[in-house]
Amino acid sequence: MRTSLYLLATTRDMPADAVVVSHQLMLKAGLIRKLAAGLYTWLPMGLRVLHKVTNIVREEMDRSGALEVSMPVVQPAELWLESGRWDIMGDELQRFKDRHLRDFCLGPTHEEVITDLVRNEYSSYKQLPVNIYQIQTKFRDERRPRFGVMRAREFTMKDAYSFHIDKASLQKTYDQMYETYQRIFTRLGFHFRAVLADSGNIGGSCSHEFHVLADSGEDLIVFSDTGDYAANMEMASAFVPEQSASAATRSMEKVATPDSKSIDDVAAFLQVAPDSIVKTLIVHGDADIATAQPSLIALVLRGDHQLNEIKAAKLEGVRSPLTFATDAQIQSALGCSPGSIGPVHLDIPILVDRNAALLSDFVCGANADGFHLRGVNWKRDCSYLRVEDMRNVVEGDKSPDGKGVLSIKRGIEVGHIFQLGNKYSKAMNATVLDENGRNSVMEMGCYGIGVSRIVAAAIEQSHDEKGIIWSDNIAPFHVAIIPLNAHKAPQVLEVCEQLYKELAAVGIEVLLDDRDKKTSPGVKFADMELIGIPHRLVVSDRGLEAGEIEYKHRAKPDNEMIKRENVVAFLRDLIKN
RNA sequence: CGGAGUGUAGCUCAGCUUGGUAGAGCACUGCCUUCGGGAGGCAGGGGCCGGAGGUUCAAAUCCUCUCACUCCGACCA
Repeated sequence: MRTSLYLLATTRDMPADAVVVSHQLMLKAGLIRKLAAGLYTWLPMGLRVLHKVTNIVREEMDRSGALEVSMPVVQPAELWLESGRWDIMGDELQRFKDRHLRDFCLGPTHEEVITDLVRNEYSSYKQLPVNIYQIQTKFRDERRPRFGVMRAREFTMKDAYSFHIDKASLQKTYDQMYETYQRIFTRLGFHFRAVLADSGNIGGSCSHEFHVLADSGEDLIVFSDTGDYAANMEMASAFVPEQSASAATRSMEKVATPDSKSIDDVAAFLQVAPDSIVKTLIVHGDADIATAQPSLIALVLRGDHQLNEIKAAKLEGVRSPLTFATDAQIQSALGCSPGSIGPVHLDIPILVDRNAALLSDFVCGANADGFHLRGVNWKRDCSYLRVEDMRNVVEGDKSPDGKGVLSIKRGIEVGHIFQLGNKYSKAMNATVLDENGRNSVMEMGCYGIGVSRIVAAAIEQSHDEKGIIWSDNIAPFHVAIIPLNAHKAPQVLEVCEQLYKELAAVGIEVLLDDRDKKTSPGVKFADMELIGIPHRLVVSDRGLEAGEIEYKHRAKPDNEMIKRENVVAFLRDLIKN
């Protein structure tokens, strides 16, 4: 391609409304333009990258034996009513009516459509397992789209769905997809981790997320420094020894703690460490759904720990999704404000975190405003219903497998694989005949990759102050050719044209910067660096006098001179595809 | 959805407090010079000041409403 015939939409000013570097650079380098919140046009330069990523994903999915299809973006409500999600999904599901006033939605995902397809097209266990995928536009009306294509409302996703006669077969395909994802993200040149994940409201049991490590990531991921353990913060668990609390050494006393509401206040006022205080959070139980009476449950954690709301919502008796009691509800039920609650003489079910259960002689709220209790001990002074794991792990916790210490990093979720089980196949009656001739509900797995998000993640992971640095296999072009002093030496352009043709002939994608003479060298260098083309050739009158072309790699500081006749072979050997 | 903020040229922004002929830089067009790191000169084109009401002799500027976008939070396969 020649810049004179292309849309080179680079800008000099930084776009005002972009905060993360990938979003800034995608706008500045002219890869995308915003149409409305969370909606982006992919310009020619950006679309080339998107296609490169798409092709890698497609190649690896095909290699795994998955079958590609293309399903509609617009989906009828009936299928969603059948699965039960029409009513469960919030406003993220964009609903609308057609001219006949029939209900439709824009597909945020395609479990329903694929299950409908497979139940109609597949009838025997002999046809299974099957893994069907598509690379297609999804729409989710995100409450807060942000970070450009990283969290857009409309985006490109690869979604695959597998169907099985039994769980063993599902596990096999799941493992195969795990390997496929490893291959894909390795080919993309990512620093990534697969982590145990919460399966969220999509359902199912086993689930892994694939995260690209980046400081701008929205997720916290936890992993062992020496072992294999890795999990999303939502799921992560620490090793906590199964022992009982030490014996009490002091008696319980009530102390006045005026104006001390937070853990930090109390710790400072009583001169004790936060980890010898417990905090008591009041949440709604699930019982009041039946009785219409607000039932409350107390969750007790060590003062220095944070409640993990995902884990808490899964606890028996706790309403899911988790909701906190209001100040008014606490006041009327417990007779004090939220900052003064403690487990002693607390007349609601108490669930206590594993670490909090190990404390002895601890401090807690006295269930009376302005007072705390110190020297409190479990059993002697108060009791609890159950001990549970309900806190976020912290840096330095022991890994649950006993190997190593946990550390926490930020990650961008680029892939997610689930074992769905029969959630959708059962609700939608997707069955095949088994070897006994009986209807058997299929087991399902689903496997997503955020294709457009990958482009942003790649930039987050590989850029410098000048712009993007693409790896060869997803760069919009492999090589930029910049002619210099073409007005002084006509052979400069001739050589550029020759190189352009010779490189194209061996499958190397070239962007020839043939902008007119007014475009100064600095502009050309800056643009090609901003766009991030990995290899650069500079053809100049000076170099040609020596029969040489200057070569520079985008990520390396120095350039080198290559003999004109060796350039094509040099690049062919260098560029990996 | 709660909190905060911003809407003026294609982009980045000034002007608004204190109402009185709509500006700068970049980008764009033409000519000349320059040409290995975002060149210079001259001459140009381009804006219903987000929208609707109101106040006023007069509104980008003051008031009301509305829409859009951004950030923080909540939320999120």
